[in-house]
Amino acid sequence: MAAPSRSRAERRAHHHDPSPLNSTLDSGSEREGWPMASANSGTSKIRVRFAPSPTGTLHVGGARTALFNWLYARSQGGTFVLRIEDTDQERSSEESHQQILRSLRWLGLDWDEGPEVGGDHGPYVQSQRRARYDAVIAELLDRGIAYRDYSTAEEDEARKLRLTEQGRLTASDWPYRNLSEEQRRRYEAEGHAFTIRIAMPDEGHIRWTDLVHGDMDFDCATLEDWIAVKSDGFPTYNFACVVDDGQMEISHVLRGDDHISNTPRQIHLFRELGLRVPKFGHLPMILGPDKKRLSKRHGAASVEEFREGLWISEAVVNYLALLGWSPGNDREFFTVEEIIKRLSLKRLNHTAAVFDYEKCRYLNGEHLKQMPLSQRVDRSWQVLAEAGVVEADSEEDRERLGRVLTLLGNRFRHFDQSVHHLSAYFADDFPVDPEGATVLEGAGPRLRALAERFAALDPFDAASTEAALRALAEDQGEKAGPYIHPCRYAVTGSTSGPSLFEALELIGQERVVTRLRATAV
RNA sequence: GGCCCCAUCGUCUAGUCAGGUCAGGACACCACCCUUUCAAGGUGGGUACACGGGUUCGAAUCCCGUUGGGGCUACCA
Repeated sequence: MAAPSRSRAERRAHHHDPSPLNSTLDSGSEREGWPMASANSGTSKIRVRFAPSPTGTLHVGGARTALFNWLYARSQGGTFVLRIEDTDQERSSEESHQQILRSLRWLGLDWDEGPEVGGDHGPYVQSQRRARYDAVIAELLDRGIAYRDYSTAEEDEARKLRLTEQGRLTASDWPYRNLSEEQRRRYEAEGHAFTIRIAMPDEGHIRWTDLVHGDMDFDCATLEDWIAVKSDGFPTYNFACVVDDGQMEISHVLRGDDHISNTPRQIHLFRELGLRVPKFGHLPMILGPDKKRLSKRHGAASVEEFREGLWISEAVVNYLALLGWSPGNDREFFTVEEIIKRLSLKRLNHTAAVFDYEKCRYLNGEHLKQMPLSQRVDRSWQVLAEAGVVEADSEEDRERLGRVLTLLGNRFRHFDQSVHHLSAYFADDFPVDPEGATVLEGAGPRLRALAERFAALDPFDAASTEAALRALAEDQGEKAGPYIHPCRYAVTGSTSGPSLFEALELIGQERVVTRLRATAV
């Protein structure tokens, strides 16, 4: 009989109760947020890990998981471990491995132990830890906790069918659990392929207090025997993960919601292995606009795309943090240091969240505003150079770029706007908005006259150009508008932008006059 | 099918644990002001407690149920 499941609120109310399963890790200081190592009798250190599988790019969801583990380690003076889970020989690739490291570094998430930095618990790539898994599985086999399963594909199929039809499996569905030595030898002799399964208890419950969800309770009768070693000899995720978390002395496992149902299986193994069971915290998923789990088809779903898309990594980190955690007040702009300082376990969200590019972009603009001008100049100059808009760097150009950026102000919110917003100030080949051409209708004579007045100016600056333009309009008995708008379009290629006269000064007399004459033809 | 997670504006959320501003902020949107354009800024606006019961003087908040969304149920992780 299943124990009555407690309501959500009731579980939350018991959020601080020590769980009998992992009482060694209870700190008693969660009321303040993240458990403090110092309150933990001084013996257990905070060790967290991020364990991606190198089967693709670092996904936004993975990045968020990595971020929270990193933030937790940094806020507690703990250790952040990076472990590569490449037990899927088919899908894992070295390229993906490298790309994940690059993405993490770009986000600023440095690891204390892991690939390329080493550590006392290595190696940190699972394919290099085979000997450890083999040793552990040998022991489990020996103790009868694990067993060789010689099921054929047909038997697996049939069992799957029974599971769907009956809702659950019973001991009789695991015919290889208690094979006699003689039978085992026969299968062996006949060279049957086998997997190794972990036998789960037929009854009882596995419970833990989740750092995010509160008390969790799984009825063992609903837990099938699971595969720990595939027929190719490689461990499965659930198995390698437990062995490694144990050997690497991981104290807290913060991962996605999708791992909740793996947790009871893993806890069972931790206990059978006599390992300290880490604390678990399951973060909600990140969704696309259609409320489905975020993926490539939703557009920029990988960190690489943000890096290549010239986003400010701190803004992405800021946004990702807000997607899994709330400061509890109205603040939304945070530097990484501020998040480390404020992050609280109690304020982790438990609801899946839709990734909103608009808001992320807004935050990018906010972070860009905070960036020192010299840095903004560096980055946008680099973008312009890579786009071939500018070539040789000069003090004068950099100084001018700084003035342009300042003039642009809030109009410039993202470095991907560099070519669009800055080209007209530095090159004669700049983007022109074809739809804006209507402002040119009948403006030829005005532009021609304007060009002549501007050509005669000395000095040529915001004040003199404005005076000249307004004088010309008045001479012709016209308003300034019909001069201003065509002029802006002719000189910058756009009908929008900063104050025209400031822009004219920065673009320079020669270019302005040339462009006016060329357009007036 | 079984097990599990989740549920406040379009989106992210505060408020839920200790019932009592008929719900606050942000992004997005609309209007107005400002204005040489576009932004920015200022002002104002609309939009939410999934549904049904119950407990209570009082429910977004507690309880039960329903519905909806998601996850796992892989020799993926």
